[in-house]
Amino acid sequence: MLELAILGLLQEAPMHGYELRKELATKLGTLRAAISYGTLYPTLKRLQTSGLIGEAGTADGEIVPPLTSRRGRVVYKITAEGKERFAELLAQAGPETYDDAGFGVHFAFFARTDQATRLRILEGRRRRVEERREGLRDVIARASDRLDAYTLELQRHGLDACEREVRWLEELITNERSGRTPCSPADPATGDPRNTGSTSKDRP
Amino acid sequence: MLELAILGLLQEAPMHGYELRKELATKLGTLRAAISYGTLYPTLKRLQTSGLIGEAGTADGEIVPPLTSRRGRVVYKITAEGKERFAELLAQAGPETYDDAGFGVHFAFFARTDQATRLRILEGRRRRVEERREGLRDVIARASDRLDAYTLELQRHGLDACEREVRWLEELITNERSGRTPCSPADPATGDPRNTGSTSKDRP
DNA sequence: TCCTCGATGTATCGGCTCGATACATCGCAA
DNA sequence: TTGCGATGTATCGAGCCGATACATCGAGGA
Repeated sequence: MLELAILGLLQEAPMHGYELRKELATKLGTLRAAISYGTLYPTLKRLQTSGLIGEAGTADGEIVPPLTSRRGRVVYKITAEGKERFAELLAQAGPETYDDAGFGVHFAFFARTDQATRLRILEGRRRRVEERREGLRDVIARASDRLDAYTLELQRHGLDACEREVRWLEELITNERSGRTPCSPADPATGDPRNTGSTSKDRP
Repeated sequence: MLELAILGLLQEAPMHGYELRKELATKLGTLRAAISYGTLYPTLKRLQTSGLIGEAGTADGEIVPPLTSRRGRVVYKITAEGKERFAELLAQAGPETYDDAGFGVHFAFFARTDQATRLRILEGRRRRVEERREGLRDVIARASDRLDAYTLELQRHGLDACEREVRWLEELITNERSGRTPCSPADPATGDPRNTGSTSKDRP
């Protein structure tokens, strides 16, 4: 999942590790407080080894062995294979696409995919959250006399969050279906969000 | 975190692995879809090795070496040290106490701790969520022209969830302070939740 | 009687991720 | 010049997950 996020950011601009970490925080906001270095650097190394990213300044796909740790920071850029892999990951339909982390990352890069894929992912996520919701309803209905009040309150709060997310997803799906998509479906970032048909209330 | 959850459940009754998994699901509901076996069994082994749990039928604290894998299931029970450790973990105030998973588990076992601890944990969690909320507000206010509409929508949805959780926590804190605590603060489960002063709306 | 099948149940493996930690460099101010 | 905080790369141990293997048990049918 982190692979996808890194490839997505490097698709927008070359970056070094530290920068990547900060951009990741503003792009994914809610999903993870801040990405850990113990995750970031091994992932970068993995991506470089498999040829999906390279150091800025080298030809596409080339791997530069000892130059890596010259002095100071190392700037990475995405390679051609990296772009392919990114598109592939972004459009995939596995179960991990629909859990909290997976969906969040996919959603954050929705501007880089097409409407059909967006719809598929939104609907998959909705199904997932609905399942969770049903599970919680079952527990509340069937085990409420066996659980103490705090546990029950936790379930209710979870149920509330599920119901709210389903409503949010449904608004997004409706917008998507009616063509009110906020971004160009093409590859390059348009930088012109315009009206999004936002579903959140404005804050005072 | 899982340690705490397992000790908590075994405090209520002896159980074997599979059962533990199911009870965990109904107790933690929202927090984790279902606990993985790759997590559960190593954790059980770890707990047994450190003497916090033992196999049912053995004296408190004794460790039985080869009996483990006789045939069929292995029933575990908590030991005296395990109970101590549980109380310790439940009342602890580290940073991991306030993240999503940590807070959830602590909250699920609120009925087994005292009011002062509950209040401390609720307030710590509130602070944590408020920080996240401020971070999101910053991003939305300062980087909104740099982010595409989908990313922005993700931030708004996250912000909304934060604000809602803060309100929920504040209701719980108010209830707690005014002594409207739904459960007996004592050790044994009272099994009499009564009116909880619940903050969630009733469902139809 | 025997045989299969699904539910129950224990266990391990590889891989991702985290938190803590170490260390090196740079710019700036006392 | 010395020191110090921000920047930046990197590693380590351990927790947790998904997939997988395998063993047992009860029920139902040929």
